[in-house]
Amino acid sequence: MNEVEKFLEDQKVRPTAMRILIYKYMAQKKIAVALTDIENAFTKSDRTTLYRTLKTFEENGIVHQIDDGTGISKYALCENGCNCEIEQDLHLHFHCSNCNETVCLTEHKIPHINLPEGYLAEDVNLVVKGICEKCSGQ
Amino acid sequence: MNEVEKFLEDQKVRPTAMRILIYKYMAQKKIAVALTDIENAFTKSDRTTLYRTLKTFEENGIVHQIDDGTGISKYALCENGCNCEIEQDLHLHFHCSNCNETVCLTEHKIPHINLPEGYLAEDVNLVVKGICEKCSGQ
DNA sequence: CAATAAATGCACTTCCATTGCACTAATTAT
DNA sequence: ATAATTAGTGCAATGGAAGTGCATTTATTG
Ligand SMILES: [Mn+2]
Ligand SMILES: [Mn+2]
Ligand SMILES: [Zn+2]
Ligand SMILES: [Zn+2]
Repeated sequence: MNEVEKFLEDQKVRPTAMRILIYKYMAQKKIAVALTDIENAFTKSDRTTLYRTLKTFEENGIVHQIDDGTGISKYALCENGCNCEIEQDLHLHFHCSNCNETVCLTEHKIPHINLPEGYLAEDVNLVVKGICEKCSGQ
Repeated sequence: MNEVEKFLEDQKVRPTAMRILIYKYMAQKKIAVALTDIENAFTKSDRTTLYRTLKTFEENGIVHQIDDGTGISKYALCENGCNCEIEQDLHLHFHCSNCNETVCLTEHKIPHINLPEGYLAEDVNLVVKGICEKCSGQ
């Protein structure tokens, strides 16, 4: 049993052929992917399967869903040992308005946000839109 | 000519009956509203008109659109003399997972975000999800 | 008053997320 | 090993919200 399979099992996800492929696909990408991206990469499989795979991955802490403001959900693998649910471990996301790519800036944690009296924070989403390194470089 | 009419004209928006009503509706609300909210409040008017009114308002600095992560666009009146476009004037938004309401926290400006070399920020969206003052109070 | 421009209403489209249900593959119990 | 059960997959359909084309009405201007 290879490494990916073992990892999925550790996360309580059965390592089916499709799941292994999707995992590897995401691992090799440096940017966040949309369901449609995966769909285009695996035309043999059905959209529903891919959709539910992402949900399963998300529920088991393998990927996190990213709302980058485009209206299209993106997904990216979680960092090794990341705790996305915990406020202290949330990082910021960057969406490039030129190439339309979204990246995790995992090094850039979301600062603590002060709220007015009576407000309780459960989750924070911080998205910066602009020009990415690749696009500004030329 | 009353105050609302004058204000709309100042913003280069023709003060039609519908626009005045929508403006007053939003002014009296303390929370951000969705197109559907306005639709329900003005069943006599058509969704398209309301939709385009919001766009017109937005283009002329009367309202700002809010992406609170629910997938449904919300709108709120801009503060007097606010400059939503400018990064320094961006405030944070709070979405209550209990009552599902979204509010502008206009006092809480978005802190400056450091980005890696090569990244250029054009816009920042910061949304905190949790329990609002009203809902935590009981 | 006529000509022009702006605003409105209706119908329709698009896009993505999501679900129900049938079918197949894998796991567990007998 | 075979049957029973559970999990995964595929197809078809639905739903919600944003957005557009065009005809009609209303307001503005010459
Ligand atoms: Mn991320
Ligand atoms: Mn606001
Ligand atoms: Zn880019
Ligand atoms: Zn609330």
